[in-house]
Amino acid sequence: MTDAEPGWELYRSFLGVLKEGSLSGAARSLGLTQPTVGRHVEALEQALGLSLFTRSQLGLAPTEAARALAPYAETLAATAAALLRVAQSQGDGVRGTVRITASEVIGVEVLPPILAALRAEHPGLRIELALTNRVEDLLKREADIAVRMVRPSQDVLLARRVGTIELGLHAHEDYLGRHGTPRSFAELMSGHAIIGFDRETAFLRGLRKELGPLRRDAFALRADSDLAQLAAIRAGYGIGICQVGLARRDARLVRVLPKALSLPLDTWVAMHMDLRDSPRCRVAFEAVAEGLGRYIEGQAS
Amino acid sequence: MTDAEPGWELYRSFLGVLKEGSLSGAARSLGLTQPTVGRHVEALEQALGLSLFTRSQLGLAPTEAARALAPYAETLAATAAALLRVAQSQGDGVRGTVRITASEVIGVEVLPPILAALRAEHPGLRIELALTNRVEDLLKREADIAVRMVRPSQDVLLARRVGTIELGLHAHEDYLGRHGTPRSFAELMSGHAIIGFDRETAFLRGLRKELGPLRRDAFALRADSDLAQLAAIRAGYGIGICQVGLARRDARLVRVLPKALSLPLDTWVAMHMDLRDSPRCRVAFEAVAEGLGRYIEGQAS
DNA sequence: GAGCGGCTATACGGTTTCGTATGACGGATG
DNA sequence: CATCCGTCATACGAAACCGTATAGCCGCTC
Repeated sequence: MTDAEPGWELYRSFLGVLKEGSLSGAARSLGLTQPTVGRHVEALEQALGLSLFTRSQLGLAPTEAARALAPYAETLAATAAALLRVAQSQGDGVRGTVRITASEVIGVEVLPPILAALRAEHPGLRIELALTNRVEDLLKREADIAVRMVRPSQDVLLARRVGTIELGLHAHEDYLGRHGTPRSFAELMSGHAIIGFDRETAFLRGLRKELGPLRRDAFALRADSDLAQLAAIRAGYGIGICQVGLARRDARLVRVLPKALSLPLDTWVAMHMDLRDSPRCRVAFEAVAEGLGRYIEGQAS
Repeated sequence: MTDAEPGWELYRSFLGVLKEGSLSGAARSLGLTQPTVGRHVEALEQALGLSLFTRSQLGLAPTEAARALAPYAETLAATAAALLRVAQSQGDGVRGTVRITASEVIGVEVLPPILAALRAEHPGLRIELALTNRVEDLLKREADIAVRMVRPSQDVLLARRVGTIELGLHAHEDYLGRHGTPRSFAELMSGHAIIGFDRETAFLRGLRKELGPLRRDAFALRADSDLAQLAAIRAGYGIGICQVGLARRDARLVRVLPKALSLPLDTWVAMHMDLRDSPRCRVAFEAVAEGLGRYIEGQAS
């Protein structure tokens, strides 16, 4: 076990290997070469006195120790990226990059016009969209601004409630024309093509009671992607769950059994307190919050 | 503005210069040489497209941009240090380094026997004590365990209330023998040597009402160090504020005007949730919490 | 089973980076 | 005013680092 602190560069290679699963892959993504990355990992292992990967011809598998260190290395990467964003935004005016995280549906269906207007007003602004249902950690600086469906509990976060997004069952009128409109939950469950999820996520587990009999084996189309589910509804595949506000935009999409299934989701926009005085983040926060507010108002009408 | 992401190594040098105020000083603390650190700073400035320091013969002064980037660089350093602690603790049993932050008084007067017993039970354990009144950020991994006088509000923190530490006015019996024991606040304020703070900290501002007329210009000895104040009380310099439990240990220390001034401070031990499953942190957390609990019980008797 | 594409490991030459040595400059001290 | 100690800047040789090239191994495919 060498006492010398390993160079911080080594963590980049470590993280690359962790993500890619091979020295060669990491080298490609890092813009290095395979021998270099191999040397880095070797040096890191020696500096830490640990075995980080089990070598094999088809790649490197992380050891338990490597998995324990992974979150810290990820924090390093996220912090370095955040530092770069701050550096780019130095200077007068609203400029630099803002990294926004949101769900796929919000990011694809709702945010684009909001961000387009924002960008038009501030040409110096660049947006990074991280679309994932995984809650990226604002504390870890994985994003500057987050759109969330749960109330942010960290009090170092600046959070604003923008309203309630309602989820409901919808179908295309073509589908309903062919198969009829179910008038009860029982009708829905028998003889209708239900669009639902594939794997059960933590979010869905929380809604298990509300969803009732809408379990995995009842679905005629299973897709984890909310976007795919939405597209299936629009294509007339069957009946599925989507945001009421989105369905309203297409007159041919009809809400089904509104009283039987209604999932109101409180929606929040959050930002780290430290970014309060950052022009780029303040402006983006306001734009996103206001834009989402308008979207939600439109849904209610 | 070069687009290439700067090497993470550069941030170490950047941080070193920021802390030391000069290339030479940073080089000394980093185990490098002055030209190397200079090159690093230069490279970082070019990569970021920013001017980070204003050069002069007596050192480098950080620019506004550098100050904006500083907290991120500090997070990088704290995370790298935390990663090393985790790496060292890999393997079976309770081993590795635990970094504990506490106030100076707690760290000097209360923690040592607790930590000694802990260490005796777990020889593989090493302790890092960060004694500061500044609340080191557990979220930023600046420490593994924190002893605090305020309720931790972050819900990613595992916090346990260990009781209430009481602060009161105390003096050495020698002093009281010479100057008499004040029987009222008015007597205390006129003709007594009061030991107090020098600069007003955020903590003290919060206590302004409780402290009443105990303002800066009323003090016959001003010291920001709580340890120095305690030492002055013990030396018979005058009357000052210290923990009741500490004064109890020395029979010659007498509490003064207990009804006029009593500051009960809720005391907490906190740890990041992620460290819950870390043997070294679990053990240290329990030991510190239990040890502080015993100390507080003794104070109450 | 031969061939192909993926991976790791190793050897070698070039480039980058580092450290040493030195010069120049400014403030504090006598 | 001269001296000394601190700082940064620059030049040069050495050491460390990286990339290229190659060998070896495995799994998949035709």
